[in-house]
Amino acid sequence: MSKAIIDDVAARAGVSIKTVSRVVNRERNVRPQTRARVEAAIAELNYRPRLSARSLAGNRSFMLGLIYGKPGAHYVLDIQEGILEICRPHGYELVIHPGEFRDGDLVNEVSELILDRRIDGVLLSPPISDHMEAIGLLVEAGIPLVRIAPTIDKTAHPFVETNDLEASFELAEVLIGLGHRRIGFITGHPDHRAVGLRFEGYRKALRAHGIAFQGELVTLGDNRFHAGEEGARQLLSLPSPPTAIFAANDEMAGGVIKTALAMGLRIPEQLSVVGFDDAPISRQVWPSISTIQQPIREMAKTATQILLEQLRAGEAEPHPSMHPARVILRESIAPPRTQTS
Amino acid sequence: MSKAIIDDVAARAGVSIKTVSRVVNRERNVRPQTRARVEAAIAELNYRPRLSARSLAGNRSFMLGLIYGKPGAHYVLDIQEGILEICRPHGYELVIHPGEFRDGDLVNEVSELILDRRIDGVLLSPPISDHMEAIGLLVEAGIPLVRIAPTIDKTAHPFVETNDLEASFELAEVLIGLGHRRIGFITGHPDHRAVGLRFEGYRKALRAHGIAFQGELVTLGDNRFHAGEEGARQLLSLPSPPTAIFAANDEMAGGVIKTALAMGLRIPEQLSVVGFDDAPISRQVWPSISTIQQPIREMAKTATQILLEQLRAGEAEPHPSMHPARVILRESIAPPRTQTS
DNA sequence: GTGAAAGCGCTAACAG
DNA sequence: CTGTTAGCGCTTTCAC
Repeated sequence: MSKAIIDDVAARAGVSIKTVSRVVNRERNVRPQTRARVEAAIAELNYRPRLSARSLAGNRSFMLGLIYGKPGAHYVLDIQEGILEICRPHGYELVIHPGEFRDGDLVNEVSELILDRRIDGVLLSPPISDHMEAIGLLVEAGIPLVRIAPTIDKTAHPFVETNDLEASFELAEVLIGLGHRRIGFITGHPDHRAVGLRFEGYRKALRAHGIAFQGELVTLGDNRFHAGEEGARQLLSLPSPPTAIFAANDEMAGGVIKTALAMGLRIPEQLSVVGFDDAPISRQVWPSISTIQQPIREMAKTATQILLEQLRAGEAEPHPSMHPARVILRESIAPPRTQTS
Repeated sequence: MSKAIIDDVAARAGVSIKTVSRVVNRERNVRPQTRARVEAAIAELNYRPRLSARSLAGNRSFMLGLIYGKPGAHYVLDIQEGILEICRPHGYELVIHPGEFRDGDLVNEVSELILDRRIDGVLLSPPISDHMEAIGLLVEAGIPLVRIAPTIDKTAHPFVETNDLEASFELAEVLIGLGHRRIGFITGHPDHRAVGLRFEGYRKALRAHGIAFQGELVTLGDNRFHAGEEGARQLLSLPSPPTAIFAANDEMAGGVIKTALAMGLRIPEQLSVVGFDDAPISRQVWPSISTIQQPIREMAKTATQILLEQLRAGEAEPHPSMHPARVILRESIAPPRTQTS
């Protein structure tokens, strides 16, 4: 068990502790020879700088914070692991903060994170990435942040994004291309703005193909499975039900599938279904769901890289970064039945 | 923005910093009156002790570590949030470490966690809770730990557990009670020992009801959806296929359902399916899966409480704690068809 | 019960 | 390029 401290290393290498510090912190202005000696000493003693000491003296914590909403377990975990993959090798730890969008506590939690933990930087995942109050707090405190997939106010802060709108336009076009004209839509949670863009993509596709938008074909969802079930029940009970349903995420698309099957419909023969996210559920239901794959993990990695760079440079440029999503076609779609019910 | 430090508080309250420290740390031997004065000063100044300073001086980090394997996103997230719910109010942060069971790096990561971060205590979730090498390392370093749902060596360390074996015995009995005699089983990942107990429960139930165990009705799984698909394909292709399939977790049960439906079978009329975990997927497929609900989040909470208590007391008693699981019946089961295929 | 002094192990100025 | 001197803000002795 190594109890070596910086003085031990300095003594062993025959230099001052400051030089050791320089080597550890990868500062320049150290003769290669000296650096090598110090590094050898570090290795021999299995020295590791005590984080708390570094934090106290250097006034930084080597910790990053992730504040996330609740957009589904796999989404959060993907982001989390994407971040870790990048920040660990750079000596940064991650502390995680679940936060409810509408919860007043979020603001408290954020200030706690800043005040107590002296977090060096923060990553905001949807829908918190649109929580301007929390962002304001961070900015005020001078804490660097990167927003993951924000939809509003995309000017002042660095962020990473994907093309929700274009991708859902494309997916809607696939349905139209198959011959569907009555296409239902189940919207996402209103707080989760990125999901709102998917609705835009759907409308834009209708417009582009001269199909009139019909309000009765839209139901309000909240990103959860249950909303898909409800929405499907509602849409499929219409006098003239849709031949296809586009749910704003896979979770809800799964709900649509379950309800449709329970109602005795055959998919895709009698109803086509598409979702969004390429969530596990899209592969696990039968029939599997056509969807859109978002590079969530990659976005998280890029966001972390941007954040670390900012910490290094002290800069805070907007620095946007785009990770395109792509359509994935599976079993849940087919041309609409000609005529008959 | 509060920049108050302990000296400010001491001055404001007219006491020495040591007394402030005593109040902050809830030590006894402070006159109630003095305590009140100090607390008032703390509130007025919105003082929050700087963690890094506390860590450096007190030689503890106020951070807990979670080392987890990969037993599915919802499982991990449940554990994570259970831990946070308890440790946050006590001023502890959580740092998370994904770790592969078979990965040699796990040991390195653990020592890093100990050496660099001076983690105060560690929670081990399955299957890492059975990783005796990692545990040995922690013990050697004198880091308190609590194991979540371990299956081996349950003597030396505190742990929380559930009754996997009894619960699956019960679930298997439900199938037998319905009249099933040929019941297939898809086993879990061999590293994930807790899941192994579910197989034991199944065998025990067969034995208890005088049904001969048949090796051909068992396939080896790995807890993942795909293994359920494969296993079902194999079992349902037998000359005399099972009338029911028990998968060691819901993920695999979902795979069974998908495959069975794709093969044109009707569930539960032609095949009953049960799983384990009460994972979201068990509610989201059609028909929904009968399963066993484990109090995962509760286990995590109890584990954290035990850990915090240990940190306070400096004790490390085995201190086991049992959270019973319970059977949940849903649409996926029915009596076997009499006679005909 | 309370306080004074002495660090915890490191980084941040400044010298050289 | 390298070393010296001060702290960072708290907890710990050990007095009183």
